[in-house]
Amino acid sequence: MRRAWLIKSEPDCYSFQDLERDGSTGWEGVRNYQARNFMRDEMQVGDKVLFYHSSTAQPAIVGVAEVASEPYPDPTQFDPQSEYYDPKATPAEPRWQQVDFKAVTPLPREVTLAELKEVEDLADMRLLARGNRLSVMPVEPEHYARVLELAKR
DNA sequence: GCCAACGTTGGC
DNA sequence: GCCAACGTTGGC
Repeated sequence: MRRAWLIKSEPDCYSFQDLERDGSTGWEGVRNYQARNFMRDEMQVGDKVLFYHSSTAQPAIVGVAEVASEPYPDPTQFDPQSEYYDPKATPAEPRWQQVDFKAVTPLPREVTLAELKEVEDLADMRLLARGNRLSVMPVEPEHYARVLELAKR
């Protein structure tokens, strides 16, 4: 299996339930170069994506999504009314790229951050790395499989 | 609300 | 190109 991904979202802002309701959505507003590069350079349509709820009482992986588009310029960078407006970006030279994600399935059971930290097989999962703040990151295939396994119980 | 960790900015 | 200051993320 190909490399998978993990994306973070604050459920108050945009939850996995919101993604299920919408079917798919453009992942706009990413303003970190590393995260952008993953979307722009490495994601492929069909890649599986773990959907993580952050900044909540029980941070947890809650669902599976999928990359649903090629990368394209994030429209909010050109919009002066948007909180994500970037005055240095122009349509001729866009700075920020995004992809669409579509909902695949909620996990049978949420897997909390606390629980992930207890699993030896996941010790070097990027999500758990010290001080990690990336909102878009790769997930090793074996880690992806292990998370789905945990979600069954 | 606190604060550690990290990314970005800008002066030099 | 260095690095201090600042802003942001995100768990707790």
